[in-house]
Amino acid sequence: MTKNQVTSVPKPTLRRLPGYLQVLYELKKNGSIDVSSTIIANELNVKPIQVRKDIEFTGIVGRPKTGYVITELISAIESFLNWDNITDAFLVGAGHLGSAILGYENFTKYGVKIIAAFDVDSEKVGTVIHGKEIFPLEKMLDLCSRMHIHIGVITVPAENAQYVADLMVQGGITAIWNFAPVELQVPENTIVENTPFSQSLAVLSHKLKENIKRN
Amino acid sequence: MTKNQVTSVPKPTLRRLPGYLQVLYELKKNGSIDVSSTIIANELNVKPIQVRKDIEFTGIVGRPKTGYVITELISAIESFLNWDNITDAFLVGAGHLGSAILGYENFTKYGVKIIAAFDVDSEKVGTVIHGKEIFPLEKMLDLCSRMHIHIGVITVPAENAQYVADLMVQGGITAIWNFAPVELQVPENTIVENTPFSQSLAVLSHKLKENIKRN
DNA sequence: TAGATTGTTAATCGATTAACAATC
DNA sequence: TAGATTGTTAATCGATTAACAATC
Repeated sequence: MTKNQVTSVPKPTLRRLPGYLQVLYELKKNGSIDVSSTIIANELNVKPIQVRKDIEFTGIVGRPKTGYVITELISAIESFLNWDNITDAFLVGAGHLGSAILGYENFTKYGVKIIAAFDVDSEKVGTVIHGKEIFPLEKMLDLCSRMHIHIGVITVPAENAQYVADLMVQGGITAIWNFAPVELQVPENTIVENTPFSQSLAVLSHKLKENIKRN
Repeated sequence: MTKNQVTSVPKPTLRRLPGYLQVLYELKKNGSIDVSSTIIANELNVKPIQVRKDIEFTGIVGRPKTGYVITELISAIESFLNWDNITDAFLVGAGHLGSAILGYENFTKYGVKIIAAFDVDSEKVGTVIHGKEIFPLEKMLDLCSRMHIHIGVITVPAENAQYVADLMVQGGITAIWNFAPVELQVPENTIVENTPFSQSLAVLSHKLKENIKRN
């Protein structure tokens, strides 16, 4: 029981890793072979020691004097984030935001591919948005289990988000990317990652106020 | 010098406040007058003491036994977040994501209104997306200063983000909401709030992998 | 009054940063 | 070898949580 709870990665570390990747791709493109924590840190306005600590979690060890091998580090981070194999996902809610997300091909870089979308609006059902057909919501549950989908994206209005989440959980989805400004109630082993714009705008708007006051 | 650096709000607190608001609106709609920290906490799966600590920052004091007055708390949070007056914003990059954001009327709830968009693509310039005209990027700098715009939204590809940020800073913008997966270099007093989807997907994807391993 | 809930003060926890010996 | 950079161990910092007296 004591060593059961493996010390897991801090969330801040996970959030920083994509930034490191971005820098590493750039360096590789420019022909570099090795990289030091200082170089990465300067690029991203963080401290070198933090970069080293973060890298430690990926299992990569560097070498004194030369630092880390770029290609090695790239593979390690990609595999650590599970970005080296792509997981299929369903999206529910084909409104403005949902449509945009459907059209954002870049998610495959981040290990996720949205392969179908669902909506309750009969006007939208049957149409094709950015090459993806919109299905009626009733079909999701069945398709989820049949296709072994693990990731669900919620872009419906706040009032419907919990209902959709319940459906997803029923369908076997274990990771939900939620854009609705609601705290979803899900079983313990289900992962919910919230990206409500309200949170970002809260920070931005409050700080702007403080800034303006100061002048 | 000692008391100069006023202890500012923790970022996590700012991020939680919109959630409290959501709950408060709901309670008010249902006719409640007062609310205790426990009620809010249960709704959002957090601890009551955390809610009380967060509320303290808004300046509202509650009353033993009855708790907080809902309407009072709502106004206090809204004004604390500066959501009670709407700040105009410019958006640069009218691609998929940019278009979606232009169509998302809800931002006014969060104190921000995007009033114009810019793009380098001459195909897009002159078109109207969700009721907003797209202007050539060259015009932004001038319009920024003339209209006293303070908030800029960046939805251009990674490689152009820094260039756009520089332009915005030049134009007098002091708060940037950045969707590009790049660390922007800006003057010290400029606020940057990053919302790269890569960060969210890093957390989601890694945890999903861990979850699957566990079974 | 009795009981619920706040707000204060102190303890804990987790993440960041510092210092430095090990080493290529 | 000399110097740069890692990785380890310890110190600091900030945020969360606990305990409880004050109070409506």
